[in-house]
Amino acid sequence: MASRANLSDIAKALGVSVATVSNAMSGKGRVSKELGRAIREKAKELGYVPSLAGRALSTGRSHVLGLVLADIGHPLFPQFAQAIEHAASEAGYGVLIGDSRGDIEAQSRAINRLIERGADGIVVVPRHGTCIADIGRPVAVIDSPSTPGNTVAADHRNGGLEMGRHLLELGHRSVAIIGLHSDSNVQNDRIAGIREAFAGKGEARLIWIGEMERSHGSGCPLGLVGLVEEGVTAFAAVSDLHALRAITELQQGGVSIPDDVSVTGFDDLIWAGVIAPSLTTMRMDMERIAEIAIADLISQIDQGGARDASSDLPALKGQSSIPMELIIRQSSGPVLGRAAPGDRTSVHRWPASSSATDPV
Amino acid sequence: MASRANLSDIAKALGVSVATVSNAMSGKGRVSKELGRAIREKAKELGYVPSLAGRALSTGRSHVLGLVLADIGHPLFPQFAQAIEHAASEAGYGVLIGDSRGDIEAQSRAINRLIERGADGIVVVPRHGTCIADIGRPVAVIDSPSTPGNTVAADHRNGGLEMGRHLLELGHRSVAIIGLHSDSNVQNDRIAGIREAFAGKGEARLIWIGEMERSHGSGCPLGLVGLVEEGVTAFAAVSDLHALRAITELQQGGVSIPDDVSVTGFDDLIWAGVIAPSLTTMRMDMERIAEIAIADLISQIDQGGARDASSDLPALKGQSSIPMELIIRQSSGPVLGRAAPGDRTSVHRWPASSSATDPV
DNA sequence: CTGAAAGCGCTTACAG
DNA sequence: CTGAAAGCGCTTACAG
Repeated sequence: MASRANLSDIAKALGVSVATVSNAMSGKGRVSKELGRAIREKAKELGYVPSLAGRALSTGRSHVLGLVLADIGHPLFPQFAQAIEHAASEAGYGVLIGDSRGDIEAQSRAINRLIERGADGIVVVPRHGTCIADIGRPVAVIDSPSTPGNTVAADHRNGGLEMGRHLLELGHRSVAIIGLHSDSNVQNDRIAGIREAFAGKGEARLIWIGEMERSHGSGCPLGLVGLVEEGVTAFAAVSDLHALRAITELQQGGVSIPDDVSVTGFDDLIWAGVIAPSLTTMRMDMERIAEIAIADLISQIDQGGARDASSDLPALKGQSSIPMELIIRQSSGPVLGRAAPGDRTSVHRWPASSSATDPV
Repeated sequence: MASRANLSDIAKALGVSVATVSNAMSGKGRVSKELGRAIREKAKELGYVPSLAGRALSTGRSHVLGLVLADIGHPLFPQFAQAIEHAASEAGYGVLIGDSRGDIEAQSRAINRLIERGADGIVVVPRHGTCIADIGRPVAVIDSPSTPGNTVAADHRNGGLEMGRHLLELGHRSVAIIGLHSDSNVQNDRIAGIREAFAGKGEARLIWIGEMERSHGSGCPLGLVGLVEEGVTAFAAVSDLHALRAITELQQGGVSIPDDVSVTGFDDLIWAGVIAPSLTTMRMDMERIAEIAIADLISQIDQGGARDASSDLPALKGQSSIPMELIIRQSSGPVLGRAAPGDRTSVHRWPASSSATDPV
């Protein structure tokens, strides 16, 4: 088998010009129906696969997008990657990954590497506490609606609000919110939402894990059992990772969930449905977020270059804040376990199984 | 600012030919020292960034690799992605991601898409129960040393052996191994290793979660507490995901870890160091695996095309099976808690903190 | 509706 | 050591 067929092979085989073949394949220039059909047939017959390199060189578009996360080791990366890959792929784009391993300045280097590699645009999920400078190339930022320059994001604040309301409805009046970094817009929005829900209706205190670890060492106990003794009946973590830490610390300390206290998380990370009790959490609509990010990016690309303030996509107006979905599982129940047996919330609105998720 | 400078701009600015500029930049053709220096200087001055598209078109190499996992939603994906991205990037290659969402036949489609996108080669972590057909392009398979066609993998069997020995040393004589899919080579190797360790020294029974879920529904309790009553003192899961499920189910059932039983996992997934008690696990050397996979791939690419049986890389001979690292944390302790206080193993050989891993 | 021609930016023999 | 020329595969005005 010779090397891959190209336009010229098709043209020769049919005695037409490559321009016509190109037109027929792209459907751009006018080509007669019959010729078009014949060309496409011959193309298929020869197993023609267009050369992206050739196309890229002549059009100046690589049809490749970059995806940059501060740290692709983060458990949320799979969700982003999957959604972005899917949306990009639907739109005819490939996705190149970039990693900065959590390092702040490596973030810009990662972005630049992808640009040098010819990415037409970049989707970036910035590290907490950073924002993205103009890189002279289309960018879609996924961070938080409250972040300046944000393109699209989940409505974290409203997610927090709903989570807070969920806990209030269960009868909780004293919640401890568990956060990690106080410079994270996402976390702050979630926390603000939870607090807003509790305002005037109960007490909400806040624990920053990051600070505790700074003074007590990393991996230190969070002292949650003590809080329970002080009357806290619910723990609302801003990430399932911290919720998991809370659940296991409480269980280890002999606190029963959800009989004694409720625990909730955010993000519906992989283990949320797998642990016992399964974890009530709040999920981003990644598909939708990815779709919008990609659509925005492509629109910028098609307009040729960085988007200026005036060229916002009308279609995206007011849509940059995507509702989150509350997923109620077993870890949150009526306060103090006074509910009748069988009354405990255990709605599985999301498959609670590990069997679908273990490919290797 | 005009569009990016190219070789021709540099050539013009210096009154030399583009061929010479190209030679100087690539260091290939002979170019006088002074001219070379002048050219590189001018290139820097003009902010020259080579066009990958142009290079790709003329050399037929895109310098892009594809990374295909059956399901990039899997919690192991971040480790793979990070390591592969790093190794590839060091070697001057970009990484395009492909996803088949766990679907078997979508796996080949994902591979083909990446090839059509021009990937010079593909790293694939195949879904359990599948193998990779010849795709007429360099491939590096990361699965299990026992998989035919495997390029590089962790030594899962020996990992299992060491894990089994670890439990034996702690005094355990009755272990329940927790697996998911019986058609996974990786899992079978790990299980075989654990069993080998226990052979003649204790009892090892085997639980397949997949089968339990098929008959009792997904997310069903695994009945681990019952096993404890039957005398099982250790649970060795073949993945941290299942270990987590075991830990929480046991804790919820009032079984104390590691006082009553030990639990161990595999893969050192993100939560292993975060939960309480932190999880003893067995980690793959992803950096090394990625390095070898990438080196093999590039060597195949440089030899131009699919690797035939005779052209094995001498450097890689016998290195395709990479040792795993046992990470002892709190979840595994001396059997029956008979140890003196303070005698409990709680060596943190791996940072047990969530604070480094929450970028958003 | 169809085709000849130029050009995208680079590399690579081949001359000089 | 240096350069003129052809070519990688495609697209895009522009003629016909």
